[in-house]
Amino acid sequence: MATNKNATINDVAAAAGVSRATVSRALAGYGRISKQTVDHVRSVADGLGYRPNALAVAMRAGKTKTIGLVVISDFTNAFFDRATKSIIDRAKELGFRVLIQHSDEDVAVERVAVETMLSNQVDGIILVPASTTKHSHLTPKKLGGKPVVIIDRMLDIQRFTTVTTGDEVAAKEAVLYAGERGHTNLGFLIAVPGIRGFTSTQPEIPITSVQERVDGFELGVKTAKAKSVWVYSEDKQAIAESAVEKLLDSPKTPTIIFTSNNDMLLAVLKVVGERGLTIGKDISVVSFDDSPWAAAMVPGITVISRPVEELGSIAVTELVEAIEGNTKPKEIVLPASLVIRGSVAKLTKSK
Amino acid sequence: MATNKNATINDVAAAAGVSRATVSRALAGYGRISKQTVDHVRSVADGLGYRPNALAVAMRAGKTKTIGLVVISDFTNAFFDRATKSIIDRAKELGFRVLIQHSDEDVAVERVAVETMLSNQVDGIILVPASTTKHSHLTPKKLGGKPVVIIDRMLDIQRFTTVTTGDEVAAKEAVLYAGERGHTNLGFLIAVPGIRGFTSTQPEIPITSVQERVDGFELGVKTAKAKSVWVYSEDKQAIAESAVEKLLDSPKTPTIIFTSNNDMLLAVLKVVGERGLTIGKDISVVSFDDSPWAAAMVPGITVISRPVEELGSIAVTELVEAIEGNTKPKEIVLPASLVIRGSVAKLTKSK
DNA sequence: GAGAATTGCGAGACCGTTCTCGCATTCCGT
DNA sequence: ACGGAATGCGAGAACGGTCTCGCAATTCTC
Repeated sequence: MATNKNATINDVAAAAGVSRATVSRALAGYGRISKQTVDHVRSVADGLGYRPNALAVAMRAGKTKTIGLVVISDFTNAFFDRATKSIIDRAKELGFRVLIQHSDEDVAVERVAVETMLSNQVDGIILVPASTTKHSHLTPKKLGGKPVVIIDRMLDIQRFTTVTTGDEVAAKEAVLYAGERGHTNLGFLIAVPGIRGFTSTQPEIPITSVQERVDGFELGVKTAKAKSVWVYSEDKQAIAESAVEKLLDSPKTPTIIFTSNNDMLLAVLKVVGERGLTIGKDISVVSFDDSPWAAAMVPGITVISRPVEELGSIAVTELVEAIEGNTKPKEIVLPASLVIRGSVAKLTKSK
Repeated sequence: MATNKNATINDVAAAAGVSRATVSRALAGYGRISKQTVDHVRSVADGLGYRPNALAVAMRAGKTKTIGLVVISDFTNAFFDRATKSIIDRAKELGFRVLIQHSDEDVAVERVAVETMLSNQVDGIILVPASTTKHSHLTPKKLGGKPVVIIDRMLDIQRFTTVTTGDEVAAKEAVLYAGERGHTNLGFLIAVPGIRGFTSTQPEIPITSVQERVDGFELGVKTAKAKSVWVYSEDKQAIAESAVEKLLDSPKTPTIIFTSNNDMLLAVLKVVGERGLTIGKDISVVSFDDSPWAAAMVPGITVISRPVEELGSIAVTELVEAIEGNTKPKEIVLPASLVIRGSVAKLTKSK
């Protein structure tokens, strides 16, 4: 059983009794060529099951019709799985393939991921940067002029088009909503990449999107003149759970907990459930990022929903535009919105 | 601002004052070459930021170090996101990249996805087939001798290595466990791709893994001598919810509902919650496939957990083995296991 | 019916690598 | 000091396409 190779253009040319150039013309439909030849070559090619070698085409053309996606974290994250899917789908619509790598929130990994993509000659890169400040691997020279679109967060330079969501406004809105429902003791559980354990003093936040959420929450607290307790946690289930314990055991127990992402929400769900508290009654919760689970639970979790699919789709569109013509960097901010379900109790009197 | 291209081997050769062959030798470290030349070329290459064009390398070598992954459905599915991640990670370990396409459970889409991968010269393909019987695009000829590993389900031919999980055994085990806890009226909610709406008479099931689950459930019912109600549903949230309603409203109301996947579980959660029933008390539930959410809820959902990461990892390992040496097809079956949490009530007397 | 215009197709360069082959040059032994 | 072996490196082919150029044959024009 020999490993039969696929037919090449030479095989087709030989079988059809014409030159390679003629096969190319016939199949691509350009240049001067007679209709009969086209038909003949087409049928021969079909017979041989000929498909052009995309590598050879790409090499000749100097473009691969492939975009690289470097994403932190994995698909188990409710945000990135949706973003990834929308990016792949939109890319497909525009005739592009997608090469995916994870950086695991590590700049060093991100760096080699980007280099791998470049050596694979991707036409452009969509990147969720692991760090706001460390981007020495993203100089125009290293990128060989290939365009990059940054999503979800921002860098401290404005060389690239960025697509983010307006988390600050939405975070504030969520806090105000809680205020309207009578909550005055607010708890916040913020996941901060890079830290170990958890702390109640605000650590350095390496990611603009998280910073925005914190800012928005703080703004809301100030506007509503509420009291607040904060815990900043490592992004690990067990640690987040301890962080929730701490939040619940703090002197002025919050009646509501805001979380900065779904993983934190999970920790809240677990601890709160184990303590026999009922969401939306004994304790309230609002989380960033929607998910099918948050919607299916009863009561449904009130979330700050970001237009993730739109974000991914726009990122691809912008990137392809940059690939095909020269465009200048823009900053696109998509609105996030509060999806009200049943996880925020209406408090009648003061507690 | 000119679009500066990346340095090629010719640039390095020119800058170093040697031939391309020497650069290649110096960088790859083979053949006869003096140590000084190696050092010199290396430093010149570094200075220019030279990275070999992976396309050219692949073309020359006849292999791309890339594997194609064709997966049905999207990442929002709790199984496929985990599988995808483990596949990417294992591939990276073995020095392979991954190209991803979705088939959306559609054979026609799967066909073009496979063709795209082949024209991109992937070294092998991991495939979740949309259909058990329709695989005319997977003949050795069309594949050009490239190896394929089938995961999650099986085909009706044994030409490929398959990696699946022992769902039948685990499904039966789950039913027996429910029997031990006193459940005698069992409800089953099975997602069947390709059907419209829902039905209580068993439709044709196009996927072996789902068939296995049904078989296992049935075996359990028979062994436990329990009564059972079945609903087969389209894989859509709204429809699944109606299916759950029907299940709950059937004459002999089940005390427990088994679902064939996470999406169905979501529908159960929603409807049951809206009716004010408490999981693990008023109604019990067991679902296929574990997820962080199922674990974090209180009570935790008892699930039939499949070793998804292992499955993905093994699939890659097998594929790479097939790529590098010739191996013959095997059938690998990984055990699924019941993870007992709190969603199955212990019934004391008969109801 | 002769020159011009048009048509159809093949030859060959090129994209960026790797790798075989062969040619100088140096090294060694006697 | 001379022949053979070893060493270092360059020339050039090959991978599978695309595309420009030019040549021959056909058609057009008056």
